Amino acid sequence: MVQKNFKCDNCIENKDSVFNVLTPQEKEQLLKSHTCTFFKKGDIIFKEGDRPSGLICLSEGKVKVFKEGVGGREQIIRMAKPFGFIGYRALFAGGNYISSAVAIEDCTICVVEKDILIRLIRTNGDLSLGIIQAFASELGFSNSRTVTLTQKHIRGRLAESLIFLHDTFGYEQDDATLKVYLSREDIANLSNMTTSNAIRTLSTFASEGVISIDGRKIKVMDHYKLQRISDLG
Amino acid sequence: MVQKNFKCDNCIENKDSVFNVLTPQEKEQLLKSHTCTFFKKGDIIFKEGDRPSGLICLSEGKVKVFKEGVGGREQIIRMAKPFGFIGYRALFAGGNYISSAVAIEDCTICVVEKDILIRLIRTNGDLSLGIIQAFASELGFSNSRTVTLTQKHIRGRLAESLIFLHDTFGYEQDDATLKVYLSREDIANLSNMTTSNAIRTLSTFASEGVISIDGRKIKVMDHYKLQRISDLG
DNA sequence: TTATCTTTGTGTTATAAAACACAATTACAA
DNA sequence: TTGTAATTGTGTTTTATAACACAAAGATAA
Repeated sequence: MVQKNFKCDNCIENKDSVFNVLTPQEKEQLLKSHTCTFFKKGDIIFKEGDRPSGLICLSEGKVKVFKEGVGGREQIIRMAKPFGFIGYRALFAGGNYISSAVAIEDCTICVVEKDILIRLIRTNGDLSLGIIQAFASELGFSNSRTVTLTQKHIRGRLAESLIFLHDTFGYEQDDATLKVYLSREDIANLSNMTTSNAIRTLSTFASEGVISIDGRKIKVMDHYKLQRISDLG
Repeated sequence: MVQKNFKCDNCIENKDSVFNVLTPQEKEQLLKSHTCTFFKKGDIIFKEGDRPSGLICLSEGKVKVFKEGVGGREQIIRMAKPFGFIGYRALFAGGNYISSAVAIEDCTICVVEKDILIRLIRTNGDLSLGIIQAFASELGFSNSRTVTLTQKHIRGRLAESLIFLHDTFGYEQDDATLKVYLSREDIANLSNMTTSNAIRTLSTFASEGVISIDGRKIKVMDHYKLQRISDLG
């Protein structure tokens, strides 16, 4: 974890940012009160029980957010890419983190001080509404996941995860290869299954021509079929 | 669904309300712009796909909020009692409802117009923060549920549900009987299991002296043991 | 370069929980 | 009040998936 003293303006200035509604002066406050840090692949950014210090924005790299369940079994509940936020739930709920975040690629994150953020929310109604809307979407996602992870069968769960990975990270230039390279274990932890079953089911999908696999590179060959497997459950 | 033209001030004025931070004038606006409605036990308050018209507050009765999953199988994701809100996620996310709400007792609900609410959020920072905090808590709950419903075994899931019912609705005067009377099917749909298994496992708990059952009346005899079953998974 | 650890892959066994089938009871409506 | 439907309860069978065991390939470090 190396401190860097550059400004990663993108976290605040990118076109999809909730901070777009801020005035130039307000943005300036944020830019002044943020710190940037570098994390190596595999590093823990925060873990269950830690106290949140501020709003974390991912400037570079990818992150998995997970909870540990029965017997330490890991369930991935979110994945983040630039310029998404992580750990904001605990920040606003007031307590400590109830999930952990680990870099799945080398990452740069920047942290905005909590006090500054709260002050901005209090004074800028549009920012408030943006944050409320973000939470509402995230809650909808979480509720949907609860149902599909409990009700769908292995094939449906894995298919849904692959679609989720596409929705989140998109494809490479070939318009087919998922732009994220996860271990089979991570794919399993995302899909609520054992690593063996993730491996096995990925192989089955490949033999059915739905995807093709080359190490951690997953190519979606038949998006429609994948969607159908996901929908069937 | 009978229209009633009384004012159910409690939704806005009760001591735990997020609206407590409003000025008297702001409260007056809310009171003027709300409508109250009566629902019989079993009535649908809203269902998946409906468009939210305003913020729904439960003034009397109890409500289950659920999603339909694979093959129409119902998963209860929330339960509400006075003076809790329901359906606010869709309201703020902007789309239609992705869950349904059904009265499990005769209910009175009041609805605050969306526009008024948005206007208040825009101008009152403390209200914004209160709503953001409510969302953050709810999201934490949902994430935790995802993990326990997928990872815990039947006994653990049922035990957790009973504890949840206690946390939400409390005990009767005897300090042991759950203050909510659900069908075995609802208990099953809350705990992600079949009705048969809910019935069976409740019986087992009773024979172990953890609870005692009399129809839909569930008495918690050994709260510590119940917590242990839940924790073990 | 070799040794060690991690990840991937595959076959087999064990088991938790669903699915099914059918009483018995209770609620409800005609 | 009698018939019908819904709910509760229990035993049996089936099945999806975890658990286990081990081999092969790759990555990592000494």
